Amino acid sequence: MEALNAPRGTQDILPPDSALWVELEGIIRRVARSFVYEEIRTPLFEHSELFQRGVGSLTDIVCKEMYTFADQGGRSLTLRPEGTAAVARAYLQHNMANRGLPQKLFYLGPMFRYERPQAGRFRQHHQFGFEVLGAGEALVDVEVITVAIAVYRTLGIQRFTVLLNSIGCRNCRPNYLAILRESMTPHLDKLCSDCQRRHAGNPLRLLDCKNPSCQPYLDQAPHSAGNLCLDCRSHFQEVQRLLDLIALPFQLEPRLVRGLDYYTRTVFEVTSPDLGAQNALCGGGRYDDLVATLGGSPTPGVGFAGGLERALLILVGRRAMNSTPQPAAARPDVFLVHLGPEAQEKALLLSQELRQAGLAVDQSYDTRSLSSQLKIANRKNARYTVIIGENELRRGVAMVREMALGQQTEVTLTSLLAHLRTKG
RNA sequence: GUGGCUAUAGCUCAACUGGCUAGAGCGCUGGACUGUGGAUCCAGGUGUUGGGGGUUCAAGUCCCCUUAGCCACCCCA
Repeated sequence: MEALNAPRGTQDILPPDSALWVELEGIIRRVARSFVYEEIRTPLFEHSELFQRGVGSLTDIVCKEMYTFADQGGRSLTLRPEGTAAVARAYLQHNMANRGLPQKLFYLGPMFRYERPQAGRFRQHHQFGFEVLGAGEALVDVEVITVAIAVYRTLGIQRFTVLLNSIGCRNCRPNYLAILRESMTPHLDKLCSDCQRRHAGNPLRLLDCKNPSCQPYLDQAPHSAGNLCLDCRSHFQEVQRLLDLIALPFQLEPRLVRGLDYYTRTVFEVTSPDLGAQNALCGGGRYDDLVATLGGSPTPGVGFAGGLERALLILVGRRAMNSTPQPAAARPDVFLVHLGPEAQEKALLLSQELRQAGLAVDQSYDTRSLSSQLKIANRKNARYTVIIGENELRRGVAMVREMALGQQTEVTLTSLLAHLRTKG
């Protein structure tokens, strides 16, 4: 029988690393609270159609990276590759607009994409995301970007760049796409095969091409931000003005288009030079047509999602450099050592009582020698070891050993809790 | 989906151009210490050398296939 490993592109998060994840998740929740976003949890799988309609059936994510399967009832389901479509779906399904607008929501959890694993890229990875539904103001775009930055600043990540662009709306984009397509038509035979395909189907993605031989032509391509309608232009200008107002540096990136079809107007990414080839810490933008695409009434939306693994990659790298210690493993306040069957029973009763009082209590489970039980207490880094032997039991006392000092005192069982408490 | 590099004990790594029973440190378990941890000493490894096939008198070492990891393309978080 061959041993089974975790599937390709997935990973086990073991202690003590799991403590780091809890810490990171805590920071995200704290930022959410400070900006007053509420948590939403949606299923890990959805009807495949949600992503086809929401994310776009021509996108790489949908057409070649989804984990899609038929369930026993013949439904086509897909492990969620991203979070925004499901949030929009839930917003619509539960008429969340009735709670008042805008709805400010955040989520945290695993996403699934069938991709070749690489530095900072996995088949199951974890994202946190913030979404605002029902508000179209530029102020909200700026708040969402600020939330992302707040998370990274709280984590102590200093080196990052905010990339910003606007890709227009349903009114002005068709016009821009026509201009873009036309500008590239003379060079079509010199562009790569991907670009030729994009030229026909999804010209916006032309700007995303990294093929060196295409760059000379794409560099001359007209910019979306230069071909916006009046409303989109003033929205984009307002976003930039407000970012300047709060002194948040950003870089205009005319070639930033993002790989999901639901975006309109503002798109942004935060990248880090400390990441490697997959350098996006988070990405997002406005999606004013998404809810309508899913069958709801027109509802503006804006949000972003960031990768937990990538944030962690920078965090652990930085901590290694500063030789910051790993978060301490779960540490018992009290470790109970017992000698003999009666002492074992007393230890069981005592552990209940001490835990009831809020102490972290661990104990030995077998009847090994005092020496080896103390070794366990030591390895677990217990603050106090409470030793109950038959002698102590007869006299109604226990030995309380303060491990760091190697000192122990005799305490009556009735005053044990009070004694441990005064020691803090 | 494409390419490059890699795979030896739980971890980090040895093993001359193919050659004896594949070793070391750390960790882990037990003991010395039958009621006192950390230090010290001693003992403890059936590792399918990732898996499969091939070449050879002989393969951890060479060849092929495969799986996985890392890195890059692509795309993104």
